Amino acid sequence: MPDTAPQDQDDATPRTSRIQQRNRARILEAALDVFARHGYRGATLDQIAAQAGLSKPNILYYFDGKEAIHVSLLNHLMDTWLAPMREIDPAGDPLDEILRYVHRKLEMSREFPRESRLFANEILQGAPRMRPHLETGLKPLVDRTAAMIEGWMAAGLLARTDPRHLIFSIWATTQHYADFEAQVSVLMDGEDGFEGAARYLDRLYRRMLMP
Amino acid sequence: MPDTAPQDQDDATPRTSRIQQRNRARILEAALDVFARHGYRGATLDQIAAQAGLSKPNILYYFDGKEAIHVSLLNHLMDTWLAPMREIDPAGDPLDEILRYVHRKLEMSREFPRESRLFANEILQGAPRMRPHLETGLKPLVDRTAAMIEGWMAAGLLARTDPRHLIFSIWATTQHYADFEAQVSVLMDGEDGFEGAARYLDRLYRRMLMP
DNA sequence: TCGCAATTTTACCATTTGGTAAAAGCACGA
DNA sequence: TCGTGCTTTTACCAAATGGTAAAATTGCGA
Repeated sequence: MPDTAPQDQDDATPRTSRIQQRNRARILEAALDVFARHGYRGATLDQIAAQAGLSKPNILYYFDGKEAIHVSLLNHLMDTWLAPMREIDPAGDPLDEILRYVHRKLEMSREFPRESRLFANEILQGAPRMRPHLETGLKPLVDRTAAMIEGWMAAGLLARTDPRHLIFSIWATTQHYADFEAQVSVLMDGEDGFEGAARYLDRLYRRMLMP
Repeated sequence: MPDTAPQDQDDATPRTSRIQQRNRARILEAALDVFARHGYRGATLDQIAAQAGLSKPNILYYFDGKEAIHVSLLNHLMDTWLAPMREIDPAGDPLDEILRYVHRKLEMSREFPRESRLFANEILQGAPRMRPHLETGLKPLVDRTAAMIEGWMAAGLLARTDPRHLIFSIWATTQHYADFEAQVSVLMDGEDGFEGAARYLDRLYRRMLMP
C-alpha cells in the first residue's frame, strides 16, 4: 500500500489519470460553491465532500487538506479574474477601452458570482492566503494599467483623475452586484440588477472620463 | 441560585446595573473586533472572551449565545450605518446633499472599518441574520431616498439616471476602502487611500450628477 | 486473466467549540 | 454585620471538525 497520493501540485506533475482529473475538478467545483457561501472557516470538508459526491477521506486523497483546496482555488481564480484588465488595449480608444473593461467586469460578476464572493471573502479577512499573489500578480498589472491610463490622461484623451482610484471604483461598483447580491435583491424587489447596472455604469464612467 | 440572567433584550429592561453595562459594552466591543476580522463562523467565543477580558461562561451570562451577540451588534449597527442617508435634506441643494452624503459615507468607512466589514461579511453570506432588518429598516429608507432623488432629477436639478444604482455605487465605492483595505493597501504601497478617495469620489459624482 | 498500483471505504482520533451546571465570590441595602 | 441576590469561576459535556491508518475495492497494462 504505497503512500503516493498525487497531491495538489497545480499541474506540476503531468501524470494525471482521467479519473484523477474528474475528481479534482469535482472537488474544486464543490469547494468553490461552499467556500463562496460560507467563507473559509465556515466551510467544512464534510460539506465539500457531500456536494462533490465523494467521501471526506477521498477528498483528502486528492488534496493535502482544507487549506490546499482553498489555495488551489484562489490561484486558479487569479488568472481568470485579471484577464479583463490584461486585455485592455493600449492602442485602442481610451474611453472605449475603459468602458469595455467596465462591461466585462460587470459581466464577470454576473457570470461568476461565486468566484467574486470567494475573492471578496479572502480580502475581507485580510487576504491571509493571498497577500503574496496580490503583490506578485495583481500589483504589477495594476501599476502598468494605471501608468497607461495616466498616459492617456496626459495626452488629453481622458479627463484627468487618479487612475488607481478609478480602478478601485470600477472594481467596487461592478463586484458589488455579486458580493452584495443579498442586499441588492431586497432593494430591487427581486428584480435583476445587472440590466440597469450596465446602463448606469456606462453613463457614470463615460461622464467621468470624457475629456 | 435563581436563574435570572439579564440576557440580551436590547435595553428592553431598564434594570441594568453599572457593572452590567460595562461588561455588556466590553463584550460587544470585543465581539465587533473578532466578528469583523473572522466572520461569524470564524469567530469563537473563546476569542471574544479573551479579548473582552472575561471568561467564556461569564460572556454567556450576559448574552444568550454567540448568535445573540452577533444579532445585537447588527441591530445596533443598522442605526449608525443608515444615519447619513437619513440626514440627506430634501430641502437642501441636491448636488450638495448627495456629495455630502458621499463624504459622510467615506468618513464612516475610515472611522468604522470594523462595522463596515461586519456588515459586508453578513451580506456576503446572504444576510442570514439580517434579511428582516433589510426589509423593514433599509428598504423603506432607500425607497424614500430614491424617490427624493428621482424628484430632483425630474425637476432638472440633477442629471437623469437610476437613483437606486446611484445609491449602490455610492455604497460600493465608499465601503470598498474599508472592506478591501488589504487589497487597497497593497496597491497603494501602504499609503492611506482615503485622502485621494475623497477627491476622486467628489469628482466622480459631481461629474455624474451635474445637470 | 493476473497482479500491482491507484482509488475508495471503514473505522477511528484529537482538538476545538458552543454551551451548561453548580459552586464560589462579591456587593450592597437593611 | 448579615444575608440576599447578582456576578464569576470551575469543571464539565456533546457535537462538530480536520485529519489519519489501514483495509477493501477497483482499474488497467502486460
